[in-house]
Amino acid sequence: MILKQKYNVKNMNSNCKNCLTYKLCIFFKYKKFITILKKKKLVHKGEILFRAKEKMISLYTIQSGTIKTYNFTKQGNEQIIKFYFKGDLIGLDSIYNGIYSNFIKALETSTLCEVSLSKFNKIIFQIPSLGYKIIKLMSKEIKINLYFISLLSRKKAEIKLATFIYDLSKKLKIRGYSHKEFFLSMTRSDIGNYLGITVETISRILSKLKKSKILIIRGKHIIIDNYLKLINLIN
Amino acid sequence: MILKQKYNVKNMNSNCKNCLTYKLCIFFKYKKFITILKKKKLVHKGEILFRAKEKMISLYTIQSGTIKTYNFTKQGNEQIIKFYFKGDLIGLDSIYNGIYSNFIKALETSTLCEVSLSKFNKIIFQIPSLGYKIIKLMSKEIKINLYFISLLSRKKAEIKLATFIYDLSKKLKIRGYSHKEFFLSMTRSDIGNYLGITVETISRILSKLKKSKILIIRGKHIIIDNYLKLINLIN
DNA sequence: CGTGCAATTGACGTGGCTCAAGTGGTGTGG
DNA sequence: CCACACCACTTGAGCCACGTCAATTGCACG
Repeated sequence: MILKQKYNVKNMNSNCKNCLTYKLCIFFKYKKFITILKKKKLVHKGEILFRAKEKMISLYTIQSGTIKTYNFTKQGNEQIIKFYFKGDLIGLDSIYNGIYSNFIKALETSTLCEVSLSKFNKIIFQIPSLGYKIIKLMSKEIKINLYFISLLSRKKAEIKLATFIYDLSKKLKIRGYSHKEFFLSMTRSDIGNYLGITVETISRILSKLKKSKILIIRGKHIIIDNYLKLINLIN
Repeated sequence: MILKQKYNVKNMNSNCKNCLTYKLCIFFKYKKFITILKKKKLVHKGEILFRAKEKMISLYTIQSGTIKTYNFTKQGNEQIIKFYFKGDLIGLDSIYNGIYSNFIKALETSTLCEVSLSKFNKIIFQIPSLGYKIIKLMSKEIKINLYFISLLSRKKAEIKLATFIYDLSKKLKIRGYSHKEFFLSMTRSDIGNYLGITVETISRILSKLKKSKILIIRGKHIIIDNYLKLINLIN
């Protein structure tokens, strides 16, 4: 995501004090917990971290980069489940049975913090306030998912795509990036797959948003030129 | 849901031993917790329990009946978020901020168990194993929501509706009802709204499934006549 | 600088939406 | 208990947004 960053592997250690993402990290306040965080993991673009049905060893928080999860339909078509960005926790949907539900792949070079599931499961019993924090986090996750469900059942492709861009913009802002200018880390095909729209339609709608001066688009580089118009479109 | 039941208000008390739904109840094992369960609440068809943006006082588990949550789009159209059945916990998406995200309405006469949110928040700190159980429950909820998201972004209306019916059938089975024969507690309009399909299309697809002898339909009474064909259709 | 995938654009077909008319089922009041 | 009203549901006709197929262009990476 965003203006290409340099990934300095040497700086990667388990010392959360040096972590650029600590503000987004749910675990940061819990010193006891921090000790169970493993060294950061570097994954390259296109690398598959895990496959569906594999045993889940760890939860991961994203320190930088973008990750997607996906699965395959019975016809063998890829079906994207969700995109994850800096600060997001991957694996919440697998805690209950300890098995990855989906394939997990890096969309760009990314760094992750590893949280051993078995240790996580133990520490929940030792630090109730952390458990409560996780419950709140998951509650918010559920709300966001329900909101997304209601987006998908709205009909117009244009609204879905505009909302996707708007939501992405909000996410980036929270993460300290510009919300008006950013790089898409996923392909248009990925976006379409995620939203249930074909690539061609995605492309056509983007051209339309360009023509109507809502967006300035150059490949994966997006500038939201008219934020108000974008918001009005969604509503 | 299912063959019309008689609701005996006299039998409603907080003694979980008499509860017909105890097998589905996450709290049942926790005696300390059971003491904070309030008396059961009876809600009538069409009754609105809570409105979006209201302060959340309690979580609710459904002892019988069906509940829907919904909200309004900026154009003032109702947008259904989710249906809840016997055993489901309502309000998971609101724990994090204590505010109802959506409107909550009974689709038929239903009985609920009330779980005070403030007491819930306290007891989580006292019983870590309950906290963990909630985490697992929420994890599964997240997985189910993600699965539903991937359903909605698949394109064919027929597949969406068939999957809806199949999922409902599975749910009913888990809850001890027949999975081959049941009553829909929601209108076709509700189903369409939920799946992002118009009523007319829902109606047409149902007629088609009837003609192809997969379903036997008489109003809200559904019989799955050919389970295999239904499953094949979905895949 | 070439290879291969990503993205765009056009032409065309169709699934599902819209509009409209009619049927059925249920609850209410006379 | 019937008559009426009201809403849920069904079915048909026509249209349009979006999918499909195909041809090009653009862009990143070795």
